[in-house]
Amino acid sequence: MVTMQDVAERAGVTKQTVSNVISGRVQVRPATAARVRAAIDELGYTPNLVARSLATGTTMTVGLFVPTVSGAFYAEIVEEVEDVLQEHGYHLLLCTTRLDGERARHQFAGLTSRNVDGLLVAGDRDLIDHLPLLEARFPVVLCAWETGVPESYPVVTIDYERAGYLAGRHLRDLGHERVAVLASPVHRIRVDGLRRAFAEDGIEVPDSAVFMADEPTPRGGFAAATAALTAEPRPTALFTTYDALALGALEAARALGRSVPEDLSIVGHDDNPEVRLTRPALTSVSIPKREMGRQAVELLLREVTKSGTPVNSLQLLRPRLIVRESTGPVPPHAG
Amino acid sequence: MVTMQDVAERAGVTKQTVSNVISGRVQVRPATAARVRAAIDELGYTPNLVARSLATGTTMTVGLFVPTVSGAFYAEIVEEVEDVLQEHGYHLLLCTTRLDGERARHQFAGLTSRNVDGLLVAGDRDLIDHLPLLEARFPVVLCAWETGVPESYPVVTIDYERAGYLAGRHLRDLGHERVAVLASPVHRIRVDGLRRAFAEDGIEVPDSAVFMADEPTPRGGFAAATAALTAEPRPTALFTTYDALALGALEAARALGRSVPEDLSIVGHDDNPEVRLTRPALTSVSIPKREMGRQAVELLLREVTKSGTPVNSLQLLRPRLIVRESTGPVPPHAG
DNA sequence: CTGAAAGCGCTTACAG
DNA sequence: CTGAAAGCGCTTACAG
Repeated sequence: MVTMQDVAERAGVTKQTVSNVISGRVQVRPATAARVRAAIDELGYTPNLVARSLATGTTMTVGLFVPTVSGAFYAEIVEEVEDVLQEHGYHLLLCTTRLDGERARHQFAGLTSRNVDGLLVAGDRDLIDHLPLLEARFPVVLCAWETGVPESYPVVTIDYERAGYLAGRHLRDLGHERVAVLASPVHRIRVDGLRRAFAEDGIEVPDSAVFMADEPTPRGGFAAATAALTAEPRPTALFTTYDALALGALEAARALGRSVPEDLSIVGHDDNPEVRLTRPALTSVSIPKREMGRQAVELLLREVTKSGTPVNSLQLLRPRLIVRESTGPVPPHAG
Repeated sequence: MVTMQDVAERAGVTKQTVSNVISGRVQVRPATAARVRAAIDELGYTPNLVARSLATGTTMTVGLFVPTVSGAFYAEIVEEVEDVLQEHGYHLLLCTTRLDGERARHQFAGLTSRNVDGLLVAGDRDLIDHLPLLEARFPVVLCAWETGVPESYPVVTIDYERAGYLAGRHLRDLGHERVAVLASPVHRIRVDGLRRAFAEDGIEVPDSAVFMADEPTPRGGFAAATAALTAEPRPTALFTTYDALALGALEAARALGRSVPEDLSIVGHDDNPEVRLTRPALTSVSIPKREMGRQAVELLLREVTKSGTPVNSLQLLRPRLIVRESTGPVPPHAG
């Protein structure tokens, strides 16, 4: 392995001078610099970043916590984060927590020992309380938070209330009055948004119209939808707080002989790639995941480099409704 | 930040002794060790891994190259690799190449400067020639390789020829004689396997029965399937070299009024989670991705720690056919 | 079993 | 503009 010292000898200078031409922070006579650069090329020198890290106390490395990387949601965030990091010369230490607190603690300790320059935590609401984040020796930014947003850290997330509102507004505009919701308990905010849209027209969405899925899969959606569609009063529309449930709901509707969107409208949430393939194609609320990831790292990097003001902010990105084929006017006889 | 020196002073020893009790590689008198451990706890000392790395030349870090992390295939590999790494106390530096050679080169240089202990390259066949892997200062292991498997590195991959064979054997057992293939050019081996199964019964699958998809999506599959299903002789079965194409093929069959599996059998490849949701549910070749990832890192780690013999091996994991609803006996009139 | 010394490869003031 | 010195926090032989 060729070191800075080797380059220095070859160029007939000391290693401090080599360091200076590399960093560019100190003026070096052009002729000397050229000699140094030539030596670097000839020797194929590449700086040892761990030595540099020890000297500077900065590792050019940031950690990213995500619950998982399976599924379009977090996968896209990871890629976006990596892109931004790469643009700035940083590397990504990926930690998937799998919702396992012990594992996350262990990972957190590892990142600390490794002196990461910053940490981004995406959507691990269940874990955050277990992490000794307060003792972190580096900036922390949160993203993809929905409920229980901590106030001690900058957060970049989605306006989930508005997401639900958009779904509700759309259904109201189509004339629907009786809506049922298929939800996960953690998606309370999205349901609140839907309720607000209906409330604007004086229609209440009772708790009895909210059905919890017992597993976050199409199967869970099938069961919840079956319950919802056979309850009284019969809903003419369904909002699911994430797409997987909507997939199951489509099946349930088919099984019950209710055609979509003629007899029943369905709105999903997340707009995952697969929902474009369903029959009928699913109307869904799209959330700007990539933008969210990008903003979050950029904020983190700003803190890391201290070039920006370290304001503790909450940033909400706006979702957007993508209307496809699974929603239509309320059936006339259902008024 | 508390250092080893601080611990030493607190315990009334020198830092070398602290180092000894932490590493456990040198005997320390129990009483002394206890004092040191107490000091560590009281001070909340945690070793600085970058300093250790500089001293030892090892970073307890491995790099992983994947083309992308979107899609079940690589996502699962990433998670499995991270799991194994974590079990062994290593951290994961993730690099998604996005099939961009320039980007990959840059990433590779970064990993080198960062002194990773090893590198795992998953499925980036197009990039490998562009990487100065030969100059790598660390062990390299390849996984998920299909064609053009380099001989200079250990490889852990799937027996893709067998995957195609399993699909072919299944279709033959159902009596199909006229099969069409929807493929990507890089999946030649899978097609070879299918051909072998048909050849066993004296049936040739001509090149004219192989249709290339021009994009790796259901849309691409739709177009290719439409071409295949309207060509003469009419195929009674379709094999797609990856599931996304099969999704499009199902649509195409529907559009052409051919019911699956009564008029047409379809076999996919990869057995991605979403294919369980199609109607009819897709028969597909399942490949042990997680096991592949696990074996590959374990092999890499063995090389890194030099505890195993550094044999250059090619390891092939066996795929498995998952029969669902999209395949059935050849229609009687098509014999 | 414990301490004194040197070194890993770099950077950062500080003199000249 | 360039060189000599010290130091980042650890580990590794090597004496005692």
